[in-house]
Amino acid sequence: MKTKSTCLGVRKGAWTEEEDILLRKCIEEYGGGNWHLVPQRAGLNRCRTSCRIRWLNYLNPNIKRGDFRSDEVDLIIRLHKLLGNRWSLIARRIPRRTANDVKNYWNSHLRDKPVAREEAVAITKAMKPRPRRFSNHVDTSNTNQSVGDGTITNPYPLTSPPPKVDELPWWDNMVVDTELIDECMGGTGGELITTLWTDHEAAATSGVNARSDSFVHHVKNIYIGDNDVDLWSLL
DNA sequence: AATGTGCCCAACCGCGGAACC
DNA sequence: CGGTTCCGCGGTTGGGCACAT
Repeated sequence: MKTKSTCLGVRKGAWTEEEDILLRKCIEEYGGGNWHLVPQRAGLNRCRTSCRIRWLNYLNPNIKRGDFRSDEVDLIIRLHKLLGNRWSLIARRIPRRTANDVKNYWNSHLRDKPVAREEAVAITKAMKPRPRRFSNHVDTSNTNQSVGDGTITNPYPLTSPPPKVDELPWWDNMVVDTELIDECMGGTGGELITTLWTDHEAAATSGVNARSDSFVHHVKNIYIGDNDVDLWSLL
């Protein structure tokens, strides 16, 4: 195994204070990256992987330590529902927390607690106003749409202007989190969302009392279109 | 006080993919 | 284009600590 062979004859296990000082000094001098050069530069008898993990998970001054706040836990639960065990993706959205921390927290505090998870699902479903499936025919005259499994409420009825971004609850902010959409969809979903949202907001700002059909169509395409993925079904 | 048990979390392992040659 | 190297990720392990018996 590649990693194994490169780690032969080097120290393993817990890091000493002296090793931490050497590694910290090395990163301060040369910066992160080029991990294969770090052990030599730092004068450490450690493999590059060990150095990298020690810095990223422990020594990095940007890391926040200590208990997770309730809002952080809530975010972890919701993002885990959306993304699964993609700890690095989840961690990127929780400031100053590492993927390892998030993973450890999940495994020791949340994984085996069905109540917490059910609550998260309940919250998500209660706050999720968008239909899970859009009809191919977009009804522009009613506040409801008929789909195969029954009538569902149109989240943007014609009788009221579309909402503004800063009036939205967290689930709509996730929609305009274009980076997340891109990562989930593996494409340019975020770019499309940005364009759509600009159009949508323009309609709202100008007082046009109409939902944009193209907005609905494009959201449909992004969520359940070419990629045949319905993000909300994952929640 | 000694021993057992469970939990937490730092660290390691093995793999997949990107970058490079 | 194929092989090699490097990096980053998720899964897993094991040491240390707190608490129970």
